[in-house]
Amino acid sequence: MPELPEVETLVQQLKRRLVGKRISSVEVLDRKVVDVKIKKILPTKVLKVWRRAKSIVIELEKGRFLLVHLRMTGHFHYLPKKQQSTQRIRESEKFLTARFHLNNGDLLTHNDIRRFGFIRLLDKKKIEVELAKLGPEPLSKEFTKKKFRGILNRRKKANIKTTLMDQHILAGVGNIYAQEALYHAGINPSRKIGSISPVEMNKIYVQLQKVLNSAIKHHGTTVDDYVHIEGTGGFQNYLAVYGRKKCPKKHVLKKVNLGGRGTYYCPKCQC
DNA sequence: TGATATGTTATCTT
DNA sequence: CAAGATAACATATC
Repeated sequence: MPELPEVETLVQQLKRRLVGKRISSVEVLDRKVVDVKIKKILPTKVLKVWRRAKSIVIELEKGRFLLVHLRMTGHFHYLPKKQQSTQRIRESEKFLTARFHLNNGDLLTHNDIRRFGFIRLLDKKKIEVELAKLGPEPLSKEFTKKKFRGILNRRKKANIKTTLMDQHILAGVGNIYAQEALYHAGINPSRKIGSISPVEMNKIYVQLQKVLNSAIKHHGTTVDDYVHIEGTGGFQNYLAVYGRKKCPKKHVLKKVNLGGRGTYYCPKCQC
């Protein structure tokens, strides 16, 4: 599922392909997912593409922005003009939500099997309001250990794993990387924040950044169905606990349910 | 067939 | 009122 590293990968790839180009027309095939108002502002140039939490922001002309959230099953496909055989186009036809035609003849398509994601058109004020609801970016320079301990302490009675995944507390971490970071930090995911010492919090901070950076380097984790524009991620080969039976030290893992999500941990390495 | 998986949010409970 | 917990959303896969 796309979390911070997966979205970051996609953003880098979209940036290369879209920035400076013009969107000449858009076909909206699923109005629940894609805001049809996009059609009214065409043609428009793509000025910037960036990431905030698990969202993709595409900045257009005249202070307009596309806010894209892939949720679980959102995908982009990019078809350069030369590769637009009927077969390639048909690949993602079934769950297609929109086709973006670029001025150079290239085609960007978006599809979403579960239709949980969205592509919304917002003005500057509205997007600022939306993004302000999110917690700090875990990889930003301003995000210090001290700040991390500060935001955790706002949720003393909640468990650490669910809190790491709460987008209002911390932006971009989901079920995979919360579990991985906690394994490497040696912390049981069920621990209440109130029982976690400052030293342990620092450990989580370090491991969380480490695992996120490493996953970005490997272009994210592909389980089930995440794919970026250039193929699949590679971090699934480095997962310590998520979806596994044994930890790297060959201990048998346990699986519990936290916040309605499956959570793997090693009873020997994490306490 | 029914359980499971997923991110986010609306809504319920404490 | 707030913190925390849970159901709901859609659909494929096992």
